[in-house]
Amino acid sequence: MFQNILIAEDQNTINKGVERTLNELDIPNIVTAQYCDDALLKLKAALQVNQPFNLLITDLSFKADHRERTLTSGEALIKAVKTIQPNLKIIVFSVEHRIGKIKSLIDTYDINAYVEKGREESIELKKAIHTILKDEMYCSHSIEQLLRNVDDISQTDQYDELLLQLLAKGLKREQIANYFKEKDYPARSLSSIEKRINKLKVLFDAHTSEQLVAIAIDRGLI
Amino acid sequence: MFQNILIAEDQNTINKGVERTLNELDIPNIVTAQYCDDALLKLKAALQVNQPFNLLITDLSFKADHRERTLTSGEALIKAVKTIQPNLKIIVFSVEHRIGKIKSLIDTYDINAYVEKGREESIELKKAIHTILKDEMYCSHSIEQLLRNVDDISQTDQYDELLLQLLAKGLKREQIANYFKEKDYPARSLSSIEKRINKLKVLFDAHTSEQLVAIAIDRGLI
DNA sequence: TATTGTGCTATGGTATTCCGTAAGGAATAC
DNA sequence: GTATTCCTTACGGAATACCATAGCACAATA
Repeated sequence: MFQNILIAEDQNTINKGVERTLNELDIPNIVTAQYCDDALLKLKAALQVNQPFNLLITDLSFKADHRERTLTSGEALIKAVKTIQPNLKIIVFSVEHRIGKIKSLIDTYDINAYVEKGREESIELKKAIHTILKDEMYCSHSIEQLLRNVDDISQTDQYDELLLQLLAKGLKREQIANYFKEKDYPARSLSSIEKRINKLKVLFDAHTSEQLVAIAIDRGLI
Repeated sequence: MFQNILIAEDQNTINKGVERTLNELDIPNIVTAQYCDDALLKLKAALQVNQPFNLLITDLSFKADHRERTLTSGEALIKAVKTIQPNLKIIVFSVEHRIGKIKSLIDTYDINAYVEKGREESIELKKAIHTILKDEMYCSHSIEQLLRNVDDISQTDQYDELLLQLLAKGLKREQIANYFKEKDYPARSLSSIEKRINKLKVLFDAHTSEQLVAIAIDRGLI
């Protein structure tokens, strides 16, 4: 079983709750951090005294407050962690359900588990820990299903993604075409932009461009 | 001090955390419920055996899952509670920061405290309880400030919200008008729908309806 | 009663989006 | 070398959205 676990989570109450869950697993050393920057400091300090943490459980979103922050998100924290302690096991514990974001976390940072916050989260957290101990990847049931039919997402290339972002930012078709022309991107004519949007609507089964934007946001493409 | 407290909150870990916080206040009887329907049942049962709860701490949003639900939100629960135990003290404990929603909760249901989930939530929860004991209203500091200049917010009513939802669901202007006609809602003509959308675009500073939807999602209106 | 204001609706013109068609060019296949 | 396919672009008509204006009903006010 893991000996030293760090929890990075801004919500005070959740920290207490996760601690209690971990207590049930007889983890001797549980440390919490309410800011990503603090979490990184604690990881570094533990490394220096040669008592590194074995597991990081981190949220993705951390509220801003009066304090100045360098790392503002769980993703930034994970990225930083990978440079100082690449083999640290990581469980992401978040409400995030946009499958695109989750998939990119898994692909980019090779995280060891994704647990979606919800009714059965304590049980899932325990399952995740047991699964990681066997060097396997764990994913919440609800997320697992979504991950299976995520393939269609890769069909949207970076230009499509940019296009969706520009749509969400309030640019009209012609303005988008001009933007693409300025940047010298391919398929920059108004006609092509229209075709792209149409292709995306078919792909995402959207009736209107408003819905297209909504779906893109929901899937974490924006 | 309160003797019997009921916590309605779907997130398992938060339940444990709140329990721990309440333990620090030496509350003898703490009960939790992960569904609004269960919460109401427990309140009723406690009333019947003449050992009513003195305080309800409830979240606002409860995730849907396989289970059939009658009460689907904290607001619905509060409404139901008011009919069976009107003088029960209520603390709303939520991430909700849309000041319009919060103000309407305070105005409509006369809740006793609103604690915003965040870094200092445990401390605020304790403060809220102590304040309520003195028969005063408590509100998180961050919310208090917002409440002062709330006048401009209530401009988006429930119909505007529905309209935005329908837009995000892919309905065209005319379809939305027809929907409003079916439901016998006010301002149901195509012209009025257009005017509403335009008003919202001005209000949210959106250039296109695509951006309007994106902003609405971003602000949690959908 | 007359007046003003407000909310809803209808109408029409303009702009934009939507969608099908087709032409041209580049890469690939035959 | 020619045919085929794919991608890009242009164009035009239809549908929809956008926007300004005006009429109407109703309520509040003088």
